[in-house]
Formats: sequence, structure tokens, C-alpha cells
Amino acid sequence: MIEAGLETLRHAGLRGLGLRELARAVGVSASAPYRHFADRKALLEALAASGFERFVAAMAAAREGMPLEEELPAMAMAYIRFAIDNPALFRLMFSAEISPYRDTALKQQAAAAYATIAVAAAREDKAEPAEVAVICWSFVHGLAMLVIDEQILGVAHTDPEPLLRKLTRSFVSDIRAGRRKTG
Amino acid sequence: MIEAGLETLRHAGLRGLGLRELARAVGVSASAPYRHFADRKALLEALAASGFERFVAAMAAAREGMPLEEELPAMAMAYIRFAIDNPALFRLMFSAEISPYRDTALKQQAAAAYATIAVAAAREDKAEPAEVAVICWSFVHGLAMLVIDEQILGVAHTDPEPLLRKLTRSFVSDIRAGRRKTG
DNA sequence: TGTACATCAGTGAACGCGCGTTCACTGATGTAC
DNA sequence: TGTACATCAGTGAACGCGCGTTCACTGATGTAC
Repeated sequence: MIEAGLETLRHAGLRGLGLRELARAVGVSASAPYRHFADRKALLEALAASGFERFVAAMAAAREGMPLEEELPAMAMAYIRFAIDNPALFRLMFSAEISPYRDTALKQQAAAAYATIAVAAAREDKAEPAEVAVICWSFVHGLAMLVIDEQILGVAHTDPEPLLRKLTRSFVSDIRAGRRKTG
Repeated sequence: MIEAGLETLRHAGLRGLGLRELARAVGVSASAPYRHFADRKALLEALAASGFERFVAAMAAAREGMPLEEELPAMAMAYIRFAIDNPALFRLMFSAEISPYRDTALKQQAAAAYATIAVAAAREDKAEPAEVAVICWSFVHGLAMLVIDEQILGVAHTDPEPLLRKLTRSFVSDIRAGRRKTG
């Protein structure tokens, strides 16, 4: 039930999200979250776990019905779009503030997210599946980060979708060219 | 002179760096920084600008004396190494908290940093120099981010250098394969 | 059907804390005569 | 060479603020007899 209220915040909250701020957004007193979570960290972990869940679902949905060779670019776009639509949540999910070593639910969801990209990426090079997975992950993560941190200039105020699509397609085709001989 | 003191903090400070914390690290009272900076934001901007300066210098030094085709991987490694050595500063430099539109020194240094990578990357494809630059930037930025946010598991506690070098080389060779026909 | 009780989400006041910022000040350094 | 004065980096106390967290509480809901 708190979860449901927090959904709203995910789209809104851009500042460093705290317990009190979240409680306020849900329309509840500052101490109410302690009914459901041990402390601030546990709350953030639950939030991040739930974020990963939606993240995985978004990528899976993007892949749905695509021909095999379209899966990787489609998932990459879903990755970036998720970051743009939920910048605060995305940053939280990948922040070192959260420890996937404590919260097992979070650990599972984060692993599932990585597996989702890795499976699609690994198809590009069966000889070095882990390597190509990390390379693809780095590219897509970096592009997402640069966009939400407003480092890719001139993009922030227009629709970035076409540019991002073009970059993603070019990257994937470069990877394929590089892996054709090796793989 | 405060700048000099802050150098020390760049390697140390991992938490959200604030004015008081910085002053403390420099060994100075909390109000002393106001002699030199208008407010917290101005201090962070100056810090980020100075960070970019060292960042550019590190990449230039890495390129020094390298054969042309080694420049891009060497600079990529310098990029990642800088992030690992100065995680807090690196995050600050690329955070949206800082506005390059207000502080012109920061704007210049950030542009210089981008230009440094872009020039080396653009050599890989003269037909689409801007595109290949953003792709290289995204990859290297993403890899750096994933490492400092401890997302690339098992790497944090051993020497990550060989793995990162391998990934960087593979990425560059993929890009070259993809650009051979197009460029 | 009605009363007694446990459960439990949420309240609101209070705490100690570190933050960014201000203010009047001190004390050292350099310059003018 | 010595005195008078301006400059200026730094001090330390104080402010208001929002934070995370605790605590005794209220009030609604569901269950037992």
C-alpha cells in the first residue's frame, strides 16, 4: 500500500529522496513508514527492488514479439527510456547506497535485470558471451546516465528518442561487425 | 589555496560532499569558504571545474607518445582510472546539481574534456564523427559508472585494470570493424 | 446478535544532528608617510 | 626606522531548517465467545 503511493513519487522526485519526503508524497506522517520498514535503508532497498522489477518487465515487454535480431536494440531503448522516465529511481537502483548483499529481494531483482540484457547480448558472440554483455551494458548504461545527467547537450528539451534510437542501432551494428569474425 | 586543500578530499570523500565537510577536511572553520565562494553551489562548481582540468590533463598524458591507433584505448583507460581514483569528484563533475550554464570556467573545462575524447573517437569514422564520439563516450562513461557504483561484481576487491583493459580493447576493435565499411 | 479484546496502520510531538548561511570579531600581512 | 592604517583570511557563536528516528497514543478492523 505504501508501495502504491510511492509509484507516484518515482516519476516526480528528482532530489535526494529521503524517508520524510517519501512519506509526505504518499500523504502520510513521517513516522508511518516505520510500520513497514526497519529504517531508511530498508525502505530504499524495497523501493529499488520494486524498481528493478518494473525495469525487467519494461525490457521484457519491449522484446515481446520482436524478431531475434531486433531484441537487443529494443531492450536497449527500453533501458534508456526507463531511466528517462524514472531518473531518481534509476539512480537509486544503481547507487552504491543500496546494498544488494543485505536485501535478498533486491539482489534477485538486480540479477534478473542483468540477466535480461546479458541473454540478448550474449547471442551476438557465443565465444565471449560475458564480455559482449558487459560491453553492451556499459554502453546503454552510459548513454542513459549522460542523458539523465543532462550531459548530452541540446537533447534535454527536444524529443531525444530519434537520436537515441540512431545511436543504439549504430552501436549494435558495430558490435555485430566486430563479432562476425570472432564469434 | 583552498583549492590545494581540497585536492586531498578528492581522493577521500565518498559521501555527499558538503560545504562543512570540505571545510573540515581542509582543517578550516565552516564559514571560511565564504571568503572565497559565494555559496555552496559556487564552491562545488569551482571544484568540478578544477576536476575537469585534471581530468583533461590525465587523458592528455595517457595519449602522450602513443601511436595514433592506441590513443583512443589509452584515453578510455585514463577516463575510467580517473573515475576510480576520484569517485566523489567524478560523480560531482557529471551531476546535474552543477550548472555549466552559470559558471563559465566549468563550461569551458567540461567542453574541453568532451573535445579530448571526441577528437580521438572521430578519427574512427570521418563520415559520422559526432556519432562515433557519443558512442565511445557512452561506453566509457557507463563502464566507469558501473565500476564506481560497484555494479560489476567481483571486481571491486581485486585489481580491475586487466579486465577493464580487455573490455576497452574489445570495444574499440568492434567499433573499428563496424566503421571500416562505413567510414 | 452483542460484547470484549487483540491487532495494527497511522498520528503528532519530541529528540539530537549536521547542514548552509550570517555576523561581529580577531590577528596577521602589507603599504604610506 | 617607526608608527598608522587598510586589507583580508579565518574564527566561533548563532540562526533556522529538514532530516532520521523514538515514543506514547488513537482509532478502525477483525476475531472469540
